[in-house]
Amino acid sequence: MPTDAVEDYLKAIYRIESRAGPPVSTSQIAGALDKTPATVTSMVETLSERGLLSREKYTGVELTPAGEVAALEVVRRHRLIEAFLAEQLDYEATEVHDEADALEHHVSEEFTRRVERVLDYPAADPHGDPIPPADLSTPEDAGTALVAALAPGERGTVARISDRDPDVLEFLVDAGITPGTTVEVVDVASFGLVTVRTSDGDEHGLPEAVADRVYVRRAAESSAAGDGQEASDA
Amino acid sequence: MPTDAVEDYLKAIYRIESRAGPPVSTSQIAGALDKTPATVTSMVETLSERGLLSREKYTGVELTPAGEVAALEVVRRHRLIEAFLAEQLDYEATEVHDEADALEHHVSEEFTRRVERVLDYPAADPHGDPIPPADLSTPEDAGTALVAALAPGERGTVARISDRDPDVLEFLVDAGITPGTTVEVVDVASFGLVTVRTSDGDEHGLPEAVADRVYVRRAAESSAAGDGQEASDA
DNA sequence: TAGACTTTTTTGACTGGTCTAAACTAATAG
DNA sequence: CTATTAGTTTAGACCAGTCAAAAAAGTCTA
Repeated sequence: MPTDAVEDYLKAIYRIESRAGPPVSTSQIAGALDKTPATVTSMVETLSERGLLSREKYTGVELTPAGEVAALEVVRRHRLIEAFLAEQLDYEATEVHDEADALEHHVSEEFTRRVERVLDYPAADPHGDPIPPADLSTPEDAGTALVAALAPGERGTVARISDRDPDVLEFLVDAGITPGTTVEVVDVASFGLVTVRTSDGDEHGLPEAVADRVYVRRAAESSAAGDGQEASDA
Repeated sequence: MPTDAVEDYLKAIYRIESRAGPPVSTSQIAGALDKTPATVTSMVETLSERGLLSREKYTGVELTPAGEVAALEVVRRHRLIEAFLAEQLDYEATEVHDEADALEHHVSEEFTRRVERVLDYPAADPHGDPIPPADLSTPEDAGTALVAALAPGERGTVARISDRDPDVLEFLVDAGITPGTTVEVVDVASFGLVTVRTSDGDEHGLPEAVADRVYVRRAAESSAAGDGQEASDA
């Protein structure tokens, strides 16, 4: 059985991978978990010995298939618990996260399934993130984080907005970025600002915090960039 | 903040104290927690250094007031979670215990209060054990375990039956032992059998597992035993 | 009251997770 | 192409919690 710490690492790596893709660096993990880099190094080493991560020294790690399964189990529990807290105990969407972080390591499979059933198999948690079903299949229509999916010049279709914050939602609606619309990434600045062009030709600057919430599916064939060097993300 | 292990020890000691009274021996704790006696010795030492237990070597430990407060917090969470699982997630009374054992260490005060509110301030968990309110006051009408409260020859009034098992309940009803009736302890055999006399004069043998479920309040003055050497239990 | 037996404590060791400080790599700017 | 710097790993230490084996204390019985 994985310990709490192991589950935390796996979940953090999963989250970073799905936002920025592998490899995931020591310092990214350290930042996400508020641990020292030295601690992370020793943990990722034991995790890769256990076959949960593949690791290249000084470069970073990537979840193996086994690691991804384990991570998805945690993510599933986490999001179901969040949904449960919001629905059944009237938590605000902003309050559920910490509680779910503590509980996710200690609920049984039985509990998870009962919650899922009582909630009638919810598709997403209160933040809009999809809840993996019991078989841990990743619904392909969930899309990929904007900057991870699209290199500058590429176009994609907005799959969902992973947020419930009215301000964020309004900002994106005003920019014409809603599920189903087409966006092209024009530029990703070093300081996080993502410039996108919407179908009507307008360009909008998205702060990192907002861009991170936009999930897209890549358009079948891009106009500019010739095929061949697609990002290698599983 | 107490760790999971600390809370487990405190809860176990509380439970043993309330069934058999202090002092609580190393081996009793070891048995309840499925740990070796050596482990228990070292843990009760650190717990008494922290002021949660008072300890006398080779004799046993007793919860200090601070220890009792900490134990009651855990018991409160445990029982509320049990009630919650049974009510909201349709768990059977027999299934709730293990899940609650895992969760009790990781729910916030906020969670506890919300659950309590949704359940409309339940008085008892699915086993019939009273749920301490937020101020941790022990309702005095909860009574004390039969053998702890009454020495042979003493009489008391049944306060409650801490069980929901139909067989146990039926057995006790047949014996005329229900809340409000008066019982006198005739004898406590070494192998656990407790012989009690009910108000109609009949004697009944209660196996340990059943007797443990009967909680009583001691009658104001016993008939036979002269006053003076009352058990010293807080 | 002197074993014999039971229970408790001591001792020493180990695991998992963490940290600080020091050493090392890799990337980058001259 | 080297020197600086940012990031990573190693080395060594520590804490909480646990155990097995051995020593000590307490208890019971003949």
